[in-house]
Amino acid sequence: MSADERIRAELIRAALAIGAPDDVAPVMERPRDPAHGDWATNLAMTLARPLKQKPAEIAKSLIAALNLADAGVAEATVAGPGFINFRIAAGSLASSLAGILEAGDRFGRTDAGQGRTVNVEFVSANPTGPLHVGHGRQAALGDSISALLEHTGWKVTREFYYNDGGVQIQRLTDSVFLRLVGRELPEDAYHGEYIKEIAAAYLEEKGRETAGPFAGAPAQAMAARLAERWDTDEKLRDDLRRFSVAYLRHEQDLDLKAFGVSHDVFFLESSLYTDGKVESTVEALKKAGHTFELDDALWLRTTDFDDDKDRVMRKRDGTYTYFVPDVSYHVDKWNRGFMRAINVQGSDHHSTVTRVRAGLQALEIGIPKGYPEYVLHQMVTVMKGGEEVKISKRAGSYVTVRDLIDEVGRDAVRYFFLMRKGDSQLVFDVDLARSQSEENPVYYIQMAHARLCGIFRVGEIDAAGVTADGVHWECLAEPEERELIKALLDWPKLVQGAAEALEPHRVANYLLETARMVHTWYHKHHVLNEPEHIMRARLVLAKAARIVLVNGLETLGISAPERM
RNA sequence: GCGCCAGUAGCUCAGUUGGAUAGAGCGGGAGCCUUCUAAGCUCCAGGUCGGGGGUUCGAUUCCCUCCUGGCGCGCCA
Repeated sequence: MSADERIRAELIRAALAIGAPDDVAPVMERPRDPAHGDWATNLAMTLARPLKQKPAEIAKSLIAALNLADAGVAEATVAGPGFINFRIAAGSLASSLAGILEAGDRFGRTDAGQGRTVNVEFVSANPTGPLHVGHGRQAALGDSISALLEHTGWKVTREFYYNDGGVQIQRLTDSVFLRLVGRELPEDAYHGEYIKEIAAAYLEEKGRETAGPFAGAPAQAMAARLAERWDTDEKLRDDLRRFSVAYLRHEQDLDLKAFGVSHDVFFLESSLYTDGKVESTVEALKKAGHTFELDDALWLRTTDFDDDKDRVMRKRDGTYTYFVPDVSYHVDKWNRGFMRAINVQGSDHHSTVTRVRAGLQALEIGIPKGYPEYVLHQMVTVMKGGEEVKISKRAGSYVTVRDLIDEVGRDAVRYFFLMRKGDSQLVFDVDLARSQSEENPVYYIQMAHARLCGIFRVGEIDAAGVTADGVHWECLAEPEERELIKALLDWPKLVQGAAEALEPHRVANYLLETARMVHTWYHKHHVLNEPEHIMRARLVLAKAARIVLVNGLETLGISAPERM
């Protein structure tokens, strides 16, 4: 049991002894100011009303009733409006480090999720171009949220959904065709350089073919043949469409690979149609009685489920609106056994939330009301040289993930996307991310880790041999050591909180603060060339700090280099 | 007009689900290298927490209202 849990148990016992209600639930918290001790509780203030006494008096009675020594408390004092502050004995505090060493790379992991399944869908870009900064933020968020859930005992499936149908694919195919034959592109076509790359790659592949419409044609003539047949040859159009989509999917795979992100499942929207799942979802919705026909269209009465107006499912032209396959897709997730589904998307998609949930509710098949969950993030602005960057050479109209990774490196891109809460707008400062100095938070954290490794390296000490056995814990009594130890011990709760809230930025901030404590401690106190018992104790602290930094960086998908 | 999100130091942002004197980085000012990485450390300055009400022992946090910004509001995806 950790120190705060022991104190809490003691508090409950003492509170009952002085006549508190049976459901007394003291809240333990870390005082912001270290001068206020290591732990504090507001118990006396919450008891003021039921006991009809002043908080300060209750606090005094509580302290008198507490068995402090049993809980490892050196001192308990009343402060402020009625807080009780506890100071943990130095040895007692430091001895908790043994637990960190013992757990090692499992420190901070819990089984709160009990192995239940959760599907995390992220990126889900249309295969119509390279991944842009928004996808980058999604990739970083989705992958980190997945890692956090895994750390807290969930069985995670990372999923990518391809919208591989619809008008955007048509537009892509047309754009490639127009580039191929050298015609003018209309305003609403895709204008990026990558369209030319696809066109060139297509010609190259066709040039190697010994059969088909292009067989034997010299390079010059191929475009002409294509142009001739384009309007009449559906197979040819289909061929170019397939090629273009495959090309871009491959490009996106490379983008994700460069970012160190991998998905377990790639789900194609088109499969929902070919497998008849869209049709069966529509039938099920009709059967459940929440649909109606109006103006030659089929509607879903989403207003039965908190929407502000009803939505069209099947248009006059007989095709479905986009949210129908979306509902069908989430039914599929549910049927695949995912009790939770989390979708990471840009906030410009937030209007779909109500609709998809309404569709799932309308089926009345026991899907929970909040299914799926959404993590929506705001826009990303890329700044360079003090100015907003809007144009990429490759993509034309936006900045790509690859541009950023090439420029500042994978770790920095990951950190910068994760350092801010998702629902605040993000300014990506390329110059800062690039700088390999103290200003750059990701280098700052990695440097803290590298320095800890340096101690073992220089001292020629095998870290694996450093254990908690026989360590003089009372040696770790310097203020910088106490603060660092407390921060390290907070890690499991932090992971748990970040995972529950689906907020990786908490980890990013925590690591920055912890790294700062490591640097401060490192600067002020030496490990090597100190008396044996001090060195041993500090080696344990260094090892514990290293474990926490490594585990933390892992949940962000950032490397922890041993030297820099 | 309606909905969602945001508004905290000059700038970029945290704020542990309602706690004590609101924090950090950058920027500004002053210092620190014979010792495990100066890719670092220490100190100083800087605030009507967008405005106004309310809820209570206590509000940056919860509720109401107004102001400002972003994103949505299609038989587009």
